Amino acid sequence: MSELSSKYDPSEVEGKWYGHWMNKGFFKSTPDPDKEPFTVVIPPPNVTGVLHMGHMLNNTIQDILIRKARLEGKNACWVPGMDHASIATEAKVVKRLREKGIKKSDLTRDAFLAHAWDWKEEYGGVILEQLKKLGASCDWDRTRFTMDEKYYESVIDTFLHLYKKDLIYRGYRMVNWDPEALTAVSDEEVIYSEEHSKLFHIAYRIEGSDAHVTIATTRPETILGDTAICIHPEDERYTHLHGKKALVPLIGRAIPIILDEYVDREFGTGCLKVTPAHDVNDYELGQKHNLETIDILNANGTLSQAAQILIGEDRFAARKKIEPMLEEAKALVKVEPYENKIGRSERTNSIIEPRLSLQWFVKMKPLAEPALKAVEEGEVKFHPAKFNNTYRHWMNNIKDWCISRQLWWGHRIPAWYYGEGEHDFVVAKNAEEALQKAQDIQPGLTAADLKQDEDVMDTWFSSWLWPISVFDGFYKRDELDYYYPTNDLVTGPDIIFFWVARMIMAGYEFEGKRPFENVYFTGIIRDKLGRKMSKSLGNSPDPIELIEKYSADGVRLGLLMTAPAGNDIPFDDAICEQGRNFANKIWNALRLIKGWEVVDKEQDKVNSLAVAWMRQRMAAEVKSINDNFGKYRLNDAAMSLYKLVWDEFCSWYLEAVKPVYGEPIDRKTMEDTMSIFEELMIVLHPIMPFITEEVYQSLRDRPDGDCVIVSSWPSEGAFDEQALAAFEEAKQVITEVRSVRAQKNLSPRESLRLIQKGTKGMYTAYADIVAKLANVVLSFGDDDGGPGASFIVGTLEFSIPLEGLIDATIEIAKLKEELTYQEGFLNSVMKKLSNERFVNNAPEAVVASEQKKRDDAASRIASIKEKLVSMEE
RNA sequence: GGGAGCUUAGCUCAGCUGGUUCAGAGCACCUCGUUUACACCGAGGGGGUCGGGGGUUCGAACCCCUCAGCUCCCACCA
Repeated sequence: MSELSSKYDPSEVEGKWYGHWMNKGFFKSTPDPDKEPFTVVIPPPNVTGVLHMGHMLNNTIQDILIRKARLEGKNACWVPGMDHASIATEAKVVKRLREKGIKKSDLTRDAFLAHAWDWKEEYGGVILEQLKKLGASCDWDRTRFTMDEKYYESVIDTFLHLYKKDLIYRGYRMVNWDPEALTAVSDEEVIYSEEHSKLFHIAYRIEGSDAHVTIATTRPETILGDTAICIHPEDERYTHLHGKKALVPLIGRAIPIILDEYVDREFGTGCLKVTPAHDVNDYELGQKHNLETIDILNANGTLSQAAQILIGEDRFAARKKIEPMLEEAKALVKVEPYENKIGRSERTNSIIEPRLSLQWFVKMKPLAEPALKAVEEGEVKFHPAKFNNTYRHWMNNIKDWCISRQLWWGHRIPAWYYGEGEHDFVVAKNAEEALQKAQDIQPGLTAADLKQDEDVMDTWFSSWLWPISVFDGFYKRDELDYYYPTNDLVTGPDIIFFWVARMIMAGYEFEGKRPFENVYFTGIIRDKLGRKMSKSLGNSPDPIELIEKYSADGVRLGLLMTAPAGNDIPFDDAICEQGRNFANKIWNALRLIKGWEVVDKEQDKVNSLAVAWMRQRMAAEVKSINDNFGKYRLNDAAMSLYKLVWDEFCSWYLEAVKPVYGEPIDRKTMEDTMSIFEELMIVLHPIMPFITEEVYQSLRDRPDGDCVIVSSWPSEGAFDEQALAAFEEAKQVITEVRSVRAQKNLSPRESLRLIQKGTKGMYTAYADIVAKLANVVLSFGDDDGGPGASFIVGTLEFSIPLEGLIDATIEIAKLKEELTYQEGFLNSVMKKLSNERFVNNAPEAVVASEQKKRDDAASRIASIKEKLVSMEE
């Protein structure tokens, strides 16, 4: 028969069709005023990135949305690209240079950047190639990079815009300092976790007396930077200390004892050391009480000259060393174990140091207002909606955004300094403009007098422009006016603040419009044990290997079926296996059909009934799929498609129309079956693009360019619920007969008599199909045909005469069991109905349904009893 | 310290504003089956007192209270 293998082999198929789609330009989009746009911008992966399961999931979802839109005749545009990922990339380049024996500090800025670009050209963008393997139908000609020339310019212009509006300022603030990357990072880039540490109780002698005051600290090395001791003004234990001074142990510096209600009398000793240079709260106390600020740390976390002792030691080494020193000085009262939150850098994992420095900030309050409103009023919709709360809370408590980073790889701050003063700078688009502006302030300045700020901007300060700048929106309108606002954004909830919230702010600030309408938050992929996937645990499968093993279609389906929006996904190879098995099932349905010999003959009753039913069934399914897509319940859509193909199409429809072995099929049924199969491939295509194309192409010869990827999504047609219900009843009858066969060990080949008592049921419209699939001869009448098996479907009673094959005592026992159950059921219904309050209060329909239950149960009981009587005779 | 969410079959989850056949699905499991699309299969089947307790109601997995457990987010307590 067929030359097709019994196993589906995706390895060649997937590459073949991806190449074909590319050649045909099916992924390309250009503005077309006659077509509705459907736009998705990819969350740009880091240029250093390698595909992981999270990418796999979220890009699969984007691809599904894009492919469905394309099938619906929309102008689908999925813009891919990459993020320059300032810190991550710079760290990679520095490491690579170090391996070659080159130190960053030995390089000029330009020389370093040259190396960085080399690195980007050589290693960057691996991930985009990997995305092709999973079938991503991005318009690759649009691939953007956040440091492309035009993009770069848009970042600078954005800075100028906000600066002009007084929304960007430069200030001396306490920031989160990463002593390894040697840069400030934003609040969002600090990850806090509970860690074991020690609480040191240290005694400070009171100046001019032998009395002591004891404080508690987790960071004893910072006592060298203390500039006060703070106590609660009403703390009676310490009234005698008011106005006194304390001496810092080891270095003997005298510091004032100040009073502030900030101190928690319950905590520790009720005395607080104040180190304004190294703690955010202490800094504020220092400001309030005009305290001196002594910065005892260098940028790299070692102790500075200002510390007086342990100079040059790393902060952690210093902490270890100062403990015995304090002990020796009899200043160490006690040390106790302690749990506290430690902040670490998201990128380098080094412990963050609060550090005072001059940085650039964006004022967020004015930007947050319209962005918050947009989500509150549903102009931007989150799926699932529970993230609205998280978003609202963050927006209401938003703080200014530190955007300067002490790095070289990124968009350089467009500020030029012409003097030493804190305010001696101009902000301008380029050096020439800067010179002009500077000359307006100080005539006579030359280009040589100007020095550009060394810092670059936070990576997110460029990515927040992504939906606008990928279309060069600040410089030409044609594309942006067509594609913006984009439709859907698919991303993880972990970057809701970093990226999603800021894009919404940027959208309203720079375009006056939302950047996207819907945000689909995926879950986090975990391993079987519920642990996050991580390199160190080695529990993260390589998506490319999974694709090779289970096919891209298989992995896509598997991931999708277990992934309701926002829920974490416990990943197990088994879900990919399920996807692979499904692909194989489809493949074998194709093999079956391809093996049929077609002849010109009348379509029989069974086939015409089956075709009519399947068409109805699909119409119902299309509606349900559209509903589920509309609600972003893609897992439900995937599951119902899975059942539609496997159960309805393969197990019921194909079994119904399948000719007896060796017999041909009529032309009409063949044609109907192929068109049904085609439509199935269309609706399944967004989820499983490759096999659906392969099957679509294999079903018949097609003109060049007739591909499922660019076919049309079926329109929602009317369908007859009654007919569908009737078929469900028919299925039940068939299943009951099969069950009887299984219990009695009767071969499916042996034809049986099936007798139904009384009036015909809904299923009888499909009686011919019942006869074929259950292999029975169906008749009606009160004569049950003698001893045999019996069953009930709904209110219909059936019997299968099995003279000689049946053990009457077993049948009687079964009937008795059924009788007991039915009587119990009737009893509970009667109880309800005899409850006056129920009858009076419940809606009529509910009461009526209970009455029907009662009547049905009563009639079932009557007939069981009747049967028992006749059997026991 | 705040806030949000979760707890339904072995696993992962549905279950829309409380009420159509005594709680559903997929996977896993069990039995039978080498029938000529597919053992990456077919047919059949078992399995849950809806986290515990209390309340509202004619009626609760669904509403209220309470307890327990888990997850996540936010926050400057040494």
